[in-house]
Amino acid sequence: MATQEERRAQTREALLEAGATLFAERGVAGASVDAIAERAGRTSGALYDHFGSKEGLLFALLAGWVDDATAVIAAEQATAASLDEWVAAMWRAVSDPPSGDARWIALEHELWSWAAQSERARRHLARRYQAAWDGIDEVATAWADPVPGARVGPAVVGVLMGLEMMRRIDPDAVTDATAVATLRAVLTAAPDRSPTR
Amino acid sequence: MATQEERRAQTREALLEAGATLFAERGVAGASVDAIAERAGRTSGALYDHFGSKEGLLFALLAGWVDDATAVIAAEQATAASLDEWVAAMWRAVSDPPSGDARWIALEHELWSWAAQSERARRHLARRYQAAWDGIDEVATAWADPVPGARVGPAVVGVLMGLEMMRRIDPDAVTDATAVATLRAVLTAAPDRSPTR
DNA sequence: GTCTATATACCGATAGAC
DNA sequence: GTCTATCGGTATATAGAC
Repeated sequence: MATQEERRAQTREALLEAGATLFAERGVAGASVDAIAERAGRTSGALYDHFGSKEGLLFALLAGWVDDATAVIAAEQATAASLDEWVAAMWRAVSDPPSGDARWIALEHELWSWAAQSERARRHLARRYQAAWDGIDEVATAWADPVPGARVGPAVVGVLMGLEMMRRIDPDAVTDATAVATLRAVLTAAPDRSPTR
Repeated sequence: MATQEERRAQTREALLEAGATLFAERGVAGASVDAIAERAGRTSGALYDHFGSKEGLLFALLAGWVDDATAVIAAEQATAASLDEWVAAMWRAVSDPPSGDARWIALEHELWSWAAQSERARRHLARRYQAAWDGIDEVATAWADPVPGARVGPAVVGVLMGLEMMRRIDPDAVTDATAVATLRAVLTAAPDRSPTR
């Protein structure tokens, strides 16, 4: 019987789920440990036992989401038939989140707020985004023809996030067409020459 | 004698200054009213008298910064001699803040975190950015030749913010040249046609 | 492993003296 | 206008029973 072990896994999952929801709804500072535990049908003691602290729960959540994001990028790469299709797929993945999980956007901004305050958080984010940057660079060399050694990954990710932010506060401000055109422009523009196509 | 009035103005200024610093350093949630008041050489009562609440102080800070940002854009418009120069000036204004005030970036992200949670905050942000969008649209029609009716303001602001975020977590990820090229591409790209120049 | 109970601290905000 | 004093509430985290 692995009943004990199963129970532990269920508790961990319930706490992660509750944490994701409440962090997104109220922010990391606004979501109390008690509230998270209660929503998971447990008490705060369980949370401290599994994650050590509220911050520990946050880190555990983020670790899961890195893998998700990189998986999405890899999947798009396999199915897209053209540059525009690939770009549109990435934009869709950001503008209305894919796996039915709209919470990560809120959590992402929590992280960025924190990054403005702490060097440790910045390093955490850099490590986190590195995989996405690299993945995009790799696909980009297949679709566009960038200058050798030029990195477009960071610019693409930055543009995706920035456009999503503008769209969130005003849905009409950034149309899908504008987003795709902008991303295409970024991928075909290079620092040292004019746009090619 | 306006001594009474002067004293009040000094207190208000000191509270704004302390609030800007502490909000940026610790976040809005992490900066206590007492800490802000103490840093300003006053007590919490003074803060409540001037701004009503912690949120009131935050709004007062933001109102000041809107004016600053729009003033910067207007100033660039007057002095820039080419599209590239204008774009470079905007990027400089964001990537290393102009008026010696590096704190507004942190505050901006606090706002965005909040916007992920609250409809009220989103409306606040939309109103806040409207002026910047319009200002950029106006200058853009002079330098580039956009499709009639197409708005580039939101995309430009979004790209500025997104690139700044990537640069902050990795200074080598987005070079100045990349940023300028990206912004130029955004301004010359349009949803319904290929880049012109 | 998970619970209740609790230690300890700090929060935002107010009342009322001055 | 600004102070001290304080209210009422909630926070994170721990101790110890089960």
